[in-house]
Amino acid sequence: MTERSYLGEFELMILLAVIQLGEEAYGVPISRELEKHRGRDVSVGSVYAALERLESKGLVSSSLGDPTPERGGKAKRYFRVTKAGLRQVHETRRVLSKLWGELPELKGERI
Amino acid sequence: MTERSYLGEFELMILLAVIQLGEEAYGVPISRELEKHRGRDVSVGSVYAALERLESKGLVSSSLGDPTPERGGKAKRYFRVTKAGLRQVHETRRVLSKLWGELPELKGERI
DNA sequence: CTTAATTTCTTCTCTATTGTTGAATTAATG
DNA sequence: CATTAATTCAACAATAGAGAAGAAATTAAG
Repeated sequence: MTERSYLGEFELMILLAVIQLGEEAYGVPISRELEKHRGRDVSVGSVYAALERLESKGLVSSSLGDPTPERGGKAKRYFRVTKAGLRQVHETRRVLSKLWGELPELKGERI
Repeated sequence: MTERSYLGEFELMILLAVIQLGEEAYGVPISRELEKHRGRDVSVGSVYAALERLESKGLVSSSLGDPTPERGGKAKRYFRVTKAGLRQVHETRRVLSKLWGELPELKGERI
């Protein structure tokens, strides 16, 4: 299949969540962040699956952190957005902006 | 699958194209409109498939027009966005707006 | 005329990618 | 060893996409 020129909504949300969380961007907080925005449960499994895909497409990278000194403190896998990922975010914004901007019915509202 | 609270990118683009095209919203112009925004080919097949999904979700409705007196003037199937569809578009915009608005790195840029 | 080619538009079929859930696994601490 | 925080896995459902086939109308050839 041809390469997409934009991000799907779910992947876009994940990229934005990773950017926003900065140093604390790992699986669990990322899915919490998504839940906050979507107003319903987001299973961690789906988040990890999407992160895998994003990593294989070079839009995020990951590294294992040290275990934290708390019970159940398994090492976390931290994610960060790559340059290519950031480019994609901007490109997606550009496309959506253009689409919305051209709609007479919706003019005046700014995203 | 659980009902999504947002639109996929492709379906969103189609809804916006349908709104924009108004009285001329049928398969072929819709896919042309998408091509314009995405800058590459969009197969009509995928557009119809998405329109089917949108209709079964009640976000668009369709009706058969009369054949036009021109070569190949087969009856067209016109689409229009339903109230629910319009609600979805607004909801999607709201969510994306919120996501982008909260990003420090991207502030200052307006979509 | 009537049959074939052409045009426009819709439908079908098949494949790939994305999204989801729920359970299983791993690795740490008490 | 029980508990907890985290990640990974496996199976599946929905969405996205390409391309070929089908249908209905007009135009043109004989």
